[in-house]
Amino acid sequence: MKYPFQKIEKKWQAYWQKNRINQAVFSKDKPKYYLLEMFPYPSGKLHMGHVRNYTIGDVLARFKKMQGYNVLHPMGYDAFGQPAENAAIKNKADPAKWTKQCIDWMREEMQQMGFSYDWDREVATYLPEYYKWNQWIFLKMFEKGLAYKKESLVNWCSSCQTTLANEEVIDGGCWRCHTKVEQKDLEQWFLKITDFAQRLLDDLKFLKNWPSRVITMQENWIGKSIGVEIYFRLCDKGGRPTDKIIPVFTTRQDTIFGATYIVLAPEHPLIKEIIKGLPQENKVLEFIEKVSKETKTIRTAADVKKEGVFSGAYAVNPVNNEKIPIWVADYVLMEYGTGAIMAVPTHDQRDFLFAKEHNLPMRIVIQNPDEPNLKVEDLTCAYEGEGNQVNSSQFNGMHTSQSKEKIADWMSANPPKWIGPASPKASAEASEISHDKSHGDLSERRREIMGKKTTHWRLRDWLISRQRYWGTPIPIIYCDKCGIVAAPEEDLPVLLPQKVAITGKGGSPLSKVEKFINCKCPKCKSNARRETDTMATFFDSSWYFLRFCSPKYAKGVFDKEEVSYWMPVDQYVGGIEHAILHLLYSRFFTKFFNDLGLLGFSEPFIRLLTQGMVLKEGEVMSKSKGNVVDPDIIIKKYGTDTLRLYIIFAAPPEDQMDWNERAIEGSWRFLNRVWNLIENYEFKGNDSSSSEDKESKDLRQKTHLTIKNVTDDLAKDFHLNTAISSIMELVNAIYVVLSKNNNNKSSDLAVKEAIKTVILLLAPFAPHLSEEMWQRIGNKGSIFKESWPKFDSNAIKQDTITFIIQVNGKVRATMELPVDIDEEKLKATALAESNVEKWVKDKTIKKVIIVPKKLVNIVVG
RNA sequence: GGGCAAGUGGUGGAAUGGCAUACACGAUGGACUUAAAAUCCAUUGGCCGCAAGGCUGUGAGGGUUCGACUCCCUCCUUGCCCACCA
Repeated sequence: MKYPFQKIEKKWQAYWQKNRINQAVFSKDKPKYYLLEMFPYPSGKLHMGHVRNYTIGDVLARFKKMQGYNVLHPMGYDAFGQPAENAAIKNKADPAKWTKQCIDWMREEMQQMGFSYDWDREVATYLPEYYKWNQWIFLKMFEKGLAYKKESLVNWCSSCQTTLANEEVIDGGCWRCHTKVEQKDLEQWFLKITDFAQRLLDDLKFLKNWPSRVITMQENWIGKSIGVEIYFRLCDKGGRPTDKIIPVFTTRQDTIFGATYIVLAPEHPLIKEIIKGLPQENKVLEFIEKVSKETKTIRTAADVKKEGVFSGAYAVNPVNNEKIPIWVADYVLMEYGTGAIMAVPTHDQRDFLFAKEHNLPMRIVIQNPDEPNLKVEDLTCAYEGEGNQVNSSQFNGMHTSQSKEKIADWMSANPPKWIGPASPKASAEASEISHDKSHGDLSERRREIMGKKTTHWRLRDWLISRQRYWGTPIPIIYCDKCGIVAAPEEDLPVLLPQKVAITGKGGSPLSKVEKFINCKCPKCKSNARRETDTMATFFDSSWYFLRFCSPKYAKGVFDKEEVSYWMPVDQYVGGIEHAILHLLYSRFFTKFFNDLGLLGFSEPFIRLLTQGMVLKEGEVMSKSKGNVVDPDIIIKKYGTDTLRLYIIFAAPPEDQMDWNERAIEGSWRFLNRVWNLIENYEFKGNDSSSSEDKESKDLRQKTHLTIKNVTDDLAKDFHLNTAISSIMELVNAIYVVLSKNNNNKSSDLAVKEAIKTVILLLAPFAPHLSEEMWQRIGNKGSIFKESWPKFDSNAIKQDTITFIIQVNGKVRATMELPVDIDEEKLKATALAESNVEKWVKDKTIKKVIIVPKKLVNIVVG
C-alpha cells in the first residue's frame, strides 16, 4: 500500500501552524539553540539548492528541538537588489510589488516543504522597518569614522551600471553578470573594514567548527604580509639625491643589497613629476596611456610578457647609497603595497625575466647552500629560496632565517647612507605619494631611517555605494555650507521613494527624483541635497541574524536582552559562495556592534556548515542549460518527505550531489516500507510478555545501536546520509523478524519498540510521515513534543563478538566468541580453528597479537 | 605560481589503524500476475575453483606497522580558492 502523502502533509502543516509548534519563545528555562540558514533572495521560486540548504537546516533544527533545546529557527528575505530591479524594468512593474509577490510565493513553497520556521519572526530587508536600521548602523559607522566618502579608482560594471566591492569581482568580472569589470575614478562611500583586518584574522582561530577551507579563504582574502617599507630617495637631474622619497614595500628585505632598479606602477602619482623635462618623457606617457587601456584581467594574466620603459630618472638605495634606475612597468600594481617595488632580478623570478628582457644589471646576494658559488652568468632563473647572504655588507655569511629579522631591525633603527643634502624634512609633496592611508601613513614616516617594519593587507575598504534604485538610501545630506552631514536619527528611515522611473541607465535613479533629493540641511537649515546612491545589499545581510532575535523591536536595532540570550548563532548553514563576501562582512559588523557595547561577543556564527551544490549530470542546474529540476514536480509525485529524505541521503551535506531521477525512487520505496510497518502489523492491543529469545534480544540491540548511531551522526559531524542508512538497516531488521515470525507474539515487545524508534528517529527527516504514524500508533499531540530516544547501554552490550582471526595480517577465519574470553583461551581457540591451523602448521609462531574485543593476529615465520 | 580539498564496485556513497565496498541506485535471475506495474526473494569488485577455499583489489610508486582506504614521503589527476601580492 502506498502512503497517502498528499493528505498527510497538508494535515500536519496546518496542525503545526495552528498549534504554533515552531514558535521560539524567549525563556531561560531551557538551553537555547539558534539554527540559521542563509536567507534567500526572493526570486519567487525555490530551486534545489534552496531545498538542500533548508532541508539540512530543518533536520538539525527538529533534532535539536526533540533533544530539548529551545530552538530559534527563523526565515526571511534578502529582498533588495538588482534582480528585482531588473525584473521590474523588464516587466514595467514596481519592484516593491514584484518583491512582495515573490516573497509570498516563496513562503508558500517553504511551508509546503514543511520547514519548521517560526513565521512570526519573518523579516524582509526591503521594508522600511528593516532598512531604517541599516541607516542607523550606517550613521553609527559615520559617527565613528568608519563610513567615509572618497574618490578613488573603483570597480565598475557597465552592464549593471554600478560600482562593485572588491569581493564582488570574480575572475575580473561582475559576480552577477560576469561582465568584465572596468576601473573608474569615482567618489564613493566606503566602510573601513581594514581597521578590523587584524581582528578578523586573529579571531579566525576561535572558529574551530568552521570548515578549514573557509578559514583559509578568509585568511587569503585578508592577506597579511609582514615586511619592510624601504625609503628610496629620488635623484635630481644632476644625479644628486633630493628630499623626495619613494617608498617600496618588500617581504624580502634580505635581498635589499641586490636591488638593481626600481619599478613604479604606471598609475603611480609620482611618475609625471619624475619624468618632467627628461628625454624619455613622451615615451613613458605613451606607455602609461597604452597600459591604461588594458583591462585588469588582461594585464594580470600570468603568461603575459612583462612590459615597461625606463623613466630616465634614478633613485638612491638607502643601505648602500647606490644609484639605480627607475622603470615603469605593467607588472607592478598600484593597488598593492606602495605601488612601487625594488627589483632584485637574482632572487625574484618576475624581476629576473624583466631584467633579462631589458638588459638590466643583476647581483647575487643569497647563495643557495646546496649549490654554492653561483654566478650571475649561470642563472637561468631567479633563486627564490633560503640561503646565506653575500655582497650584503655586514650581513655577509648570515643565513636568511636570521638576516631577514636583523636587516629589518637594522633599517628601522639606522639613518640612511645618504650623500647629499642633510636629512630631509617631511614635505607635503612627499606625503602625496601614498595613494591610500591604509598603506602606511607618510606623515608619521621617519626620514631618519632606511626603512620601517610594516604590515600590508590585501583586504581593501568595502565600497558600499551602488548607483541603483532598489536598495537602502544612504542617509547623508550634502550642504554647500556644512559639507557632508548625517541625516538626523529621528528622521529615519529616509524612505526610498515609490514610483521612480528606472531605466537601468544613466546613473542613480534617485538622482532624478527632485522630491527626494531636495531637503534642508539639518545643521544650518539652508537648502541641501540628499545622497542618491543606495547601499550594497550585502550591508542588509550583514546583521539580519541579529534582527531575528527581536524582529519587531521598534526602539532600536535589536533588543539587547533577547540578542544576548539567542546569539551567537549555534549552527549556520549555507553555500560556500559566501565564504568571503557575506561571512566576512557579518564578522565585521559583529565586531563593530561589539565595540559599540551592544554585544558581548565578537563572532556571530559558532558552527558553520557549507552545503555542496546540487548538480545534474555533473553540471550546475541552470535555466540556460535547461536542466533544472523543479522541486514542485517532485513533491507532486512523491511528496515532500521523500524529497527531503532523498536530498539528505544522496550525499554528505558538504559534498556536491548529483541529482538522480531514479535514485529518488529508493527513498520513496523506503518511506512506503516504513509506512507499511504499521499498516501490516497490529500495533495496538496489549503488549505480550517480554521474551528473552535471541531474536528479540538481537532486535532490541539493533534498535539501541541505531539510536546511538543516528544520534552521533546528527550531533557530531553532520553525517546525515549515514544516519538514514542506519534507520534503513533497522527497518530491514524489523522486516526480517516479522517475516520469520509471521506476527508471532513472542517478539512483539521488541518489534513495537523498534517501530516506535524508527518513527522517532525519522521525524527530523520525514516530519509529516512521522507525525501521522506517531498518531496512528496511539499517541496524542505532536511527535516534536516527544524527547529524542536515548539508547540503553545494557541493550547494546554484547555477550559474544565476532573475532577476526588473522595469520600474518590476512583474515583466515571469523569466530563468534564470548566478549570476556581471556587471552590465553582466545589464542588457543583461534589456533585450533581448522583453516587457521592449516596456515599455521609447519611454521613457527613468532608472535600473537590480540586486540581485545576485535581480533587475533598470528604472526608466523 | 601559492594554498586547501578529494581520488574506493556499473552509479551515489560507507569504513579515520583491525572482515574494504554498509545503505541505496542500477543490473541479472526467480516468486506473484493472463500480462504489466507495484511488491517480495536471491545474486551482484575482478580472477581461479564443482566446492571448501585461494589469489587479487581503495589514482601510481615507496615507507612506517603484526596489520594501511585510513598515518608518512614522492608523483599523477580532478575540483575549489587566491594570484605579476613584491
